[in-house]
Amino acid sequence: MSSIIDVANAAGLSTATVSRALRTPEKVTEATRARVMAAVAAVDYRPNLLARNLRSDRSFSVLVLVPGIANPFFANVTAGIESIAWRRGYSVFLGDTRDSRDREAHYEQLVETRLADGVIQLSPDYGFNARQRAATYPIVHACGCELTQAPSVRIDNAGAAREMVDHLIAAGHRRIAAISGPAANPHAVDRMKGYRTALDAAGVVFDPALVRFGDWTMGSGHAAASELLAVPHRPTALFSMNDEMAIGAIQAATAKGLRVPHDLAITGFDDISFAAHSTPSLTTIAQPAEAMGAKACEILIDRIEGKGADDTVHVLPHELIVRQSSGPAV
Amino acid sequence: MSSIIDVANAAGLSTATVSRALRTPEKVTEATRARVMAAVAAVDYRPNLLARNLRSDRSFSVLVLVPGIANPFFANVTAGIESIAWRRGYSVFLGDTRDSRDREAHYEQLVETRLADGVIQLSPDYGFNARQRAATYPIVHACGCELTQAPSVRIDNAGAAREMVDHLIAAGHRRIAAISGPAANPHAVDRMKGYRTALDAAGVVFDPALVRFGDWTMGSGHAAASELLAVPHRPTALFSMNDEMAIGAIQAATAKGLRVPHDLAITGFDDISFAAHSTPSLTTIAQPAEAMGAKACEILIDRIEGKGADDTVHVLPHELIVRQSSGPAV
DNA sequence: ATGGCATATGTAATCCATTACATTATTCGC
DNA sequence: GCGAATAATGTAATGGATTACATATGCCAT
Repeated sequence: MSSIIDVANAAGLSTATVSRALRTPEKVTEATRARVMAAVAAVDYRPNLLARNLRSDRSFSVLVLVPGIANPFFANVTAGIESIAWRRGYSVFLGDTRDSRDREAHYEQLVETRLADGVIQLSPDYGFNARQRAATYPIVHACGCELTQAPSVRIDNAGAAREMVDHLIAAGHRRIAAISGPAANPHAVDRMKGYRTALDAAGVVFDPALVRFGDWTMGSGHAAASELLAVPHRPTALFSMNDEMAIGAIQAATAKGLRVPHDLAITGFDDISFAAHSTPSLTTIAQPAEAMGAKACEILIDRIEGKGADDTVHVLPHELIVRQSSGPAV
Repeated sequence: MSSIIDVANAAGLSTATVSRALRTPEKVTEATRARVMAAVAAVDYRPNLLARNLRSDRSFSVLVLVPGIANPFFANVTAGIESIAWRRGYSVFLGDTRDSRDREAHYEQLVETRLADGVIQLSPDYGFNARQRAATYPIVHACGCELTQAPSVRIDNAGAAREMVDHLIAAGHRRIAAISGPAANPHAVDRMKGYRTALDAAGVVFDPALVRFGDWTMGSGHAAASELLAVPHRPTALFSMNDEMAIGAIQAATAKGLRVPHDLAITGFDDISFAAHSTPSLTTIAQPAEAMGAKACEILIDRIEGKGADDTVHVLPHELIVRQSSGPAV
C-alpha cells in the first residue's frame, strides 16, 4: 500500500507539500496540485486515516449505544443518527449493549481509547449510571426520559401517554388497562405517570389490577393481554406502552374471539412501521425516531467540534395517530 | 490524557517495559508488572488505540454494509455479526447504504483508508459490482444469492420458495399469485425460480398476470395484493417473497372483506419477529438471520487474522413455518 | 537595484505505542 | 567461582500523516 512518501517521490515534492495539496489546496500552486493529483493517481494512493487520526487526536467517528438493534424503534433512531453522521463526515460504531451494563462499559472504552469522539446513548437514564454522568467525553442522550440530563433529545412521554388515555376516555372507555414496560424503566415510569394523570383528570379510580408489566416484546404483550382479559369485569381498552406489546395484545384478543376495536380497543406507542399495517391498524403515538437520532447526532458533533455546547433538553413533538384499533367502548 | 510515557515515568521504567507489562506480561517480572499496574492506576492510563492500530496496521473493526438498518431482517443479521465481533474483540462500523452504490463505495473507503479490516456485505450480489468483486480487502457476503461468489453465507432461496409453493399446492391451491421484490433483485430472482419450479412440478401453468413486483415494503405488498385481488378469477393464495409485503397483503385482503386464510392464503418469507404475531400469524420461511451474520463474521475475522481462508459458499438450513395465514383453498 | 514582504516549498518534529536490537542482570553448569 | 546461556530492561527506530519552523522564490516599492 503506497504512502504519502510514494506520492511525494512520484511527484518530486516533499511530503509536506503533498499533504498540503490534498488537505489545504489553497496553500499550493495550481501546477503543484496537478502534479500531486497525477502522482496520487499514478501510485494509487489512499491516505492512512489511522495516521491522520493519531496526529489530530480525532477519530471522526461516534459510538451509538443501543439496547438492541433488532428493535425497530431503535433501528430508526440509529438510521437518523447515521444519516447526519454521514453528512458531516463521521462514521458510526454500533454498540449493541443488549441491556447489559457490562457491555455498555466495555463499549465506552472506544471513546476512552480514542477510537470514537463521542457517544450517543439510546438507553434511557435510570439515574444510577454515575460513570456515564461523570463522563469526560461528549455524550448525548437520544431517547431521554424526564430524568435525563442535558444535552439530550426526547419527547414528552408523560404528556403523550396522557393524550392517548384521554383519547380512550373520550371514546367512552373507563376500564382502561395498562401494559407497561419493565416497572423500573424510565420510559415506562414517565408513561405510567401520564396514564394516571389522565385517569385522575377523568375521575376514574386507578385500579392496580389493570396494570401488567411486560418487557416490550410482542410475546410479553400477548401474555399481559391474556391475563388482563381474564380479570373479572374485564377492561374495554388496553393502553400498551409500545407497539410491539400492542401487536401481541391484538393477537391475544383475537385468539380469544374478541374483535378489535369493536369488543376491545388497543393502542400502542412509537408508531413503528408495522403499526400502520397491522390488522387492525394500530392507534399509537408517533415519535419522531429518525429526527431524534438526527438531532442528537447534530448536537454531539457540534460538541465534538467545539461549535457551541448545546446544553438543553430538546423535547420534540409527538403526535397521536388514530387508526382502527381504538374505537368506542361497548 | 496520560500516555505510556507518563506511566513509564511514574513507574520509573522505560516505555518498552510498560508496553510489555501490559501486552506480553510473561516477558516481565512479577514485581515489574505490579509496579506498572500501580502506575497505570495512578495516572489513569488508557492506551491510545489509534497509535497501536497505526503501528500494527490493523483497526480491529469490521464494516457492515447494510441496505437499510430499519429493516428487521437486516437488523437481525447485524445483531448476529455484532455478537461475534464482540466476542472476538472487534468493533462494528455501521454502513447503511440505503441501496445507493454511491454510499456503498464511500463506505468502502473505510477499509481502504485502514479504518476497518474487512467488510461484511448484506446486499445481494447483482453481479455487476466489479469494484467489489475485485476487492483487495477481505469481504464476506452474509445474505448471498445464487450469483454470490465465495466466501459467503446464504440459504437456498430457490429451494425454500419451492417448498413454500409446494405447501400451498398441497393445500389445494392452483391459482397462486406471487408478490416479488424488485424484478432485478437477486433474491427475488432466486425465489421466483423456486416458485416456477413448484408450479411446473405440479403441472400448473405459469400465469404472468399473477405476478406483481413490490419493493419489500408493507405498502408495496398492500398495493400488489389489491391489484391481484382485482384480477378476474382471482388467486386463492398469495406467495409473498418477504414478510413485510405479506403483512401488507393481509391488511389489503382484510380491508376487502376477505378472511385470511379462509378466503385467501397468504405466506411470507424471512420469519421476522412480527410474522409470529401478526393477525393471523404468518406462514413463512424461517431464515437463520443471526446465524448467517455470525457465520459471516467468523469467516471474515478468520480471514483477517490469516486463520485459513474459508472459500466456500455456506448454505444454512431454512425452515418452513406453517402458521395460521396459509390454509386450504376454497 | 535592493530591502521588505508575501507566497511556495522543504526539513524535521510530532502524535503514541510497539518492537528490533542493544545492554545489563541473573541463573546454571561444571 | 566463572563463563555461557537466559531473562529483564533499556534505547531508539518505526508506522504515516500533519505542521511548526526554516528556507527559497517572486514581486513590489523606492
